[in-house]
Amino acid sequence: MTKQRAVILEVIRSDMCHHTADEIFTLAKERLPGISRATVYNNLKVLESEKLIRRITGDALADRYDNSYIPHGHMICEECGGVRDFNIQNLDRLLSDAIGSGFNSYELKVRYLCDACKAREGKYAEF
Amino acid sequence: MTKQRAVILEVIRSDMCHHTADEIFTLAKERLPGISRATVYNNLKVLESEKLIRRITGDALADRYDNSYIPHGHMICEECGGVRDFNIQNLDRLLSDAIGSGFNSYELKVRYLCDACKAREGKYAEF
DNA sequence: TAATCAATTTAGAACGATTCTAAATGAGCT
DNA sequence: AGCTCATTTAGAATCGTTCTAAATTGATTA
Repeated sequence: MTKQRAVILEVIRSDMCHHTADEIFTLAKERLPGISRATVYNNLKVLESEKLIRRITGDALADRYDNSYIPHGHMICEECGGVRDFNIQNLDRLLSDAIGSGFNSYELKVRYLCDACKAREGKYAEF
Repeated sequence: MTKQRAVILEVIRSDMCHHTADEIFTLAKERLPGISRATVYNNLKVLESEKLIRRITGDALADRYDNSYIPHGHMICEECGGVRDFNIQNLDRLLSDAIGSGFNSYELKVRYLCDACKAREGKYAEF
């Protein structure tokens, strides 16, 4: 556990956001100005292989990283792009029953309209 | 519906695979040798906005395209990368109950080991 | 302390998927 | 035919990520 790796892990754990690699790079740079982008990418891989974080793919252009390795759902607002966690009871069991013994893990993303955007809906819709 | 768009749609519908944009480009080129990569990307967007196909993100480097717009699960083998469809009964309802009225659609990916790879497991592991 | 060795970091080049741009084409109208 | 507007084309540009090779670090042993 190098100091670079520790800082990267702290950045990911410091709030509930799901940061992109680039955001993590910027935040880590505030604490270790010399840190390199490659170090961030290297360590994100290492940290995921150690099951300390989980990569979330396909929300947008860039992958994001979750401070928990345990699979759970992500709700992505179609309007503002915000990401929130959610859980479906027993989804793990439901899936492993459906898939069989080869089951390993899952990734569940829901596209929705968050309350804030719903409240705003139509207000700025013209022009 | 131009002839390029028709060919692209046919390619996607012609088998049960989940092709990448590049594979679709290659297959379309067999029938329309002059077709351009940009045309493929443009039309994939148009076809998705018309709800004729669905983009699947994050399986690997490149996105893939599904010949059905209706959400369903994708099982991705961790060994060979093969993609198969599957369904969880009532998952739509389960999710819309959990999310509320803002619910729109979902994407569910399961990482697993397919039967063929399971059978082969260990056989070539020790070279 | 000095020498060694492996793992890690660094900077920047390279890569690959996708998007953008501007000119050419084509289909549908008058 | 002439006009218009959407679509196509080729290739450049962009962006996230990976790769490479040299430099640095830390631990281990002499």
